[in-house]
This record gives sequence, C-alpha cells and structure tokens, in this order.
Amino acid sequence: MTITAPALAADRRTAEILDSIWRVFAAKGFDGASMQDLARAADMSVGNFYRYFPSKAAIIDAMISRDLDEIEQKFAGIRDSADPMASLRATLAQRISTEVCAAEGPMMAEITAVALRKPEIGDVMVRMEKVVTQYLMAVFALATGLPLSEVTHRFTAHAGLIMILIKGCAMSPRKGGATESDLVAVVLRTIDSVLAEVSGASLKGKS
Amino acid sequence: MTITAPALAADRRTAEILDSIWRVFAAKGFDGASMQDLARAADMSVGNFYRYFPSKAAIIDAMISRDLDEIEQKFAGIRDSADPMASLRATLAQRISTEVCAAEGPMMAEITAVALRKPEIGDVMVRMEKVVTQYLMAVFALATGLPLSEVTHRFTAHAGLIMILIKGCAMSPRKGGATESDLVAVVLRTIDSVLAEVSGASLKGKS
DNA sequence: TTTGAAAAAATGAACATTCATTCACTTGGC
DNA sequence: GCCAAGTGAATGAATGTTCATTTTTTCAAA
Repeated sequence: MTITAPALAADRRTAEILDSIWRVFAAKGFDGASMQDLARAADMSVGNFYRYFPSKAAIIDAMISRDLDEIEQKFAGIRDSADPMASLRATLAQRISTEVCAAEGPMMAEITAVALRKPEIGDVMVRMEKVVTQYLMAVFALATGLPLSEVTHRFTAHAGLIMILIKGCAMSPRKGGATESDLVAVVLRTIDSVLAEVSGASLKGKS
Repeated sequence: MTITAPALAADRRTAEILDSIWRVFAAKGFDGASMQDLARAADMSVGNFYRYFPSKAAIIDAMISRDLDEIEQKFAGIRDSADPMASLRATLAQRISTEVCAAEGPMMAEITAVALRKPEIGDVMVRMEKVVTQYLMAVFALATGLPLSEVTHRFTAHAGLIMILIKGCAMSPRKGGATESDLVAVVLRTIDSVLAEVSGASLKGKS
C-alpha cells in the first residue's frame, strides 16, 4: 500500500493551488468567489480546476485538513521541546499577535460562518477542534504528569476557552487596520491564567 | 423637525422586514441569499423590496443598528438597576447561554465575516463595538465610583475581551447541536474574573 | 359622508450579466 | 501511441437591477 509517485505530485499540486486561492476566498467569501475567480487565481482553466476540486466544499475541506497538518507539526515541536507548557504559550502568543491575526482573520471568519451554516463543513470543523483539543490534552498531561484521562476530564473546557480566544483575536474588527495591542495583552494574560490553572493541578499531588 | 407619521410607518415596516429575513441570511449567508430569496421571505415583490433596501449592505447596516437599539435598551436597564455590575453579569450570562448562542451564532458569524471583508461593513461594526464599549465603561464607572476617563483608560481592553468571549460562545461549532455546558461555565468564570478585576479597582481607593 | 385625484406602496416581467458545470479537444512527457 | 494534464467555448439556470404598470392609501374639497 505505498503512495504512488503521481499521487504525491497531485497532492503537491493541490497544495500549490490552495496557496494561490486562499486570498480569493478571504477577499470575496465562500459564495462571493466564483469558480472562474478561483481558477484564474490558480493560473489554470476552469475545466482543469474542476479536476482538482469538484466543489467549493471540497476546497474548504482541503484547506482545513491542510491547516490540521500545520497544527500537527506545531504540536510536534511543542511536545518535543524542553518545556512544553512554555513552548505552547509562546506559540499561542505568536498566534494572537496582530500580524498573524490580520492575515488569517478573514479566512477564519469565513470558514466559521460557513461551518455554522452548512452541516457538512460544520462536521469537518468539529472534527478539527476535537483533534486540536487532543493535542492540547497531550501537552497538559505531559506538563502536569497527570494521566490523559484525568486531564481530559478536567481541562477539555479550558481548551475550548483557549480556542475561543485565539479565534476571537483573529476575528476582531480592526479599527484603523490593526487589533489594539492592549487587547492582545489582556487576552494573553487570560491565556496565562488558564495555563497556570492547568499547571497548578500537578502541584497538588506533589505537595 | 418632528418625525412624520409616514416615516414612522416606514421604520416599522423596515423592522418587520428585518424580522422576516434574518433567518434567510443566517441560513444562506450574505452572498448566498439572493434578493429574490429575501423578497419572498418578506412576502413582497422584488421591486418593492428594493424600495426599502437598495443593496445588501444596507440590510446589514439596518440589522446592526437594530441590534444597537436592543443593546441600548439592555444597558438602560442595567444602569437603572440597584446593582449594575450584578445586572451586567446576569445579562452576559444569559447572552452566552446555549439557546441564545445557537439562535444568534450563525448571523453573528456571517456579519463578522462580511465585516472583515468589506470595509464599509467593517466600519459599521467598529462603530458598534465602540458604542458597546462606551456603555460598558459607563457601567464600570458607576460600579467603581471612578471617573469615566480613568475607567476608559484602564478597562477598555477588558471590554474588548468580554466582547470576544460573547462572540466566541455564539460562534462555537455546535457538536451534536449545542455548545457544551462545561465550556459555558468556564467562559462565565472568566467573565466573572474580568468583572472582579474591574470592581476591585474601587476598593483600593476606599481601604 | 362621499368623492376623486394625487402620493405612496407594491407588482412582476424583462434585461444584461454572471455563474457552475460539462465536454470535445489539444498538449506534452514517457 | 498512451495517458494524465490542461484548455476554453458552450449551455442553461440564476442573479442583480430596472421600470412601466397596477393597487392601495391618504386627505382635502364637496
């Protein structure tokens, strides 16, 4: 069951296409972006574009699973670092920085809106958030020394809060072009207190 | 400069139309909903619909200013209550409840996405958030006894965090039909700590 | 109270675009 | 010569917007 060479090439091409078209989705929205817009952005004919993505939903699907791959890599780095909790914090801090938010916000907002409106996309999104939650639980377990089951039971909601904060920063309306640094600071402080609460769970056992 | 009777009637009609069509926007999205869809939902002809809303942006505009009216009323009630801070907390708690979020989430997500993509709508949204922030500042000033200017300087970012949390709850993907109650509890706890921090600012002067 | 004409509200067919989707066809590497 | 990759014109349905027309409401004069 090896991956064939042409299949790999096709995957690479798919990734290239996604790189070219995500801006169009961010600028025009899910329904606002026409197949011809997307094909033009990908520098190919409409007919050929359909060979790669038979529908718009398929594009969102591919984008989310591409995001998931990125997230997986980030978490692999966090897990292997000397201080996973600190590394997680650094990653989250970068993620709510003004620049990253301005770049990813519109796309995130669009996908969120579509997810609440189209059940098929909503399901994909729920799966994605579940995976991210599992990664977070793994980090929490590593940092506290508690078993995964207990961490999951106690801190799944905390993971949900963190994801809300990340998305909230990205999707904040930008007054004059940027999210204010004050807000970013307060959000980061909130993330810190959530992480501190998790970390605190390990001390009780030790004392 | 009195308000003419026909103008009032037109406003009422406008409100009625908004009531009939917001579901269409939530279900099909900003671009997905056609003018004919909207006109049909409002039980009128396409041509007549254009008399009330010359464009889709005008509809979003009207919806946001309608929301603002609602918010204004809520805050009036909060300001006049015996314990404004507690009243505010109760309002926020109700706002993040599962039912309210499920009802308003899709529309909120849609408007947020459009706001990040169309500057004209983005401006309206920024103005709306500024107004809400001012209301929050007024409540904070009332509760702490501090002057409005100081409250504004110290807690504007806190207001931003609260709005992020409210929106975040509404726009959370619903696994199996509802946001989990655990998440709601953690968010409410976070709101409480934000409000506590604000309230704490008044005690320093007293002690 | 009745009348009737002007203003406002409402209609829906018509128009030019635009869109998603298909398909017969060409290209280029092996 | 084979096959995947790529083309772009063609089709029919849908969309935003307009407008000539009809219906309803308003209200002062009779």
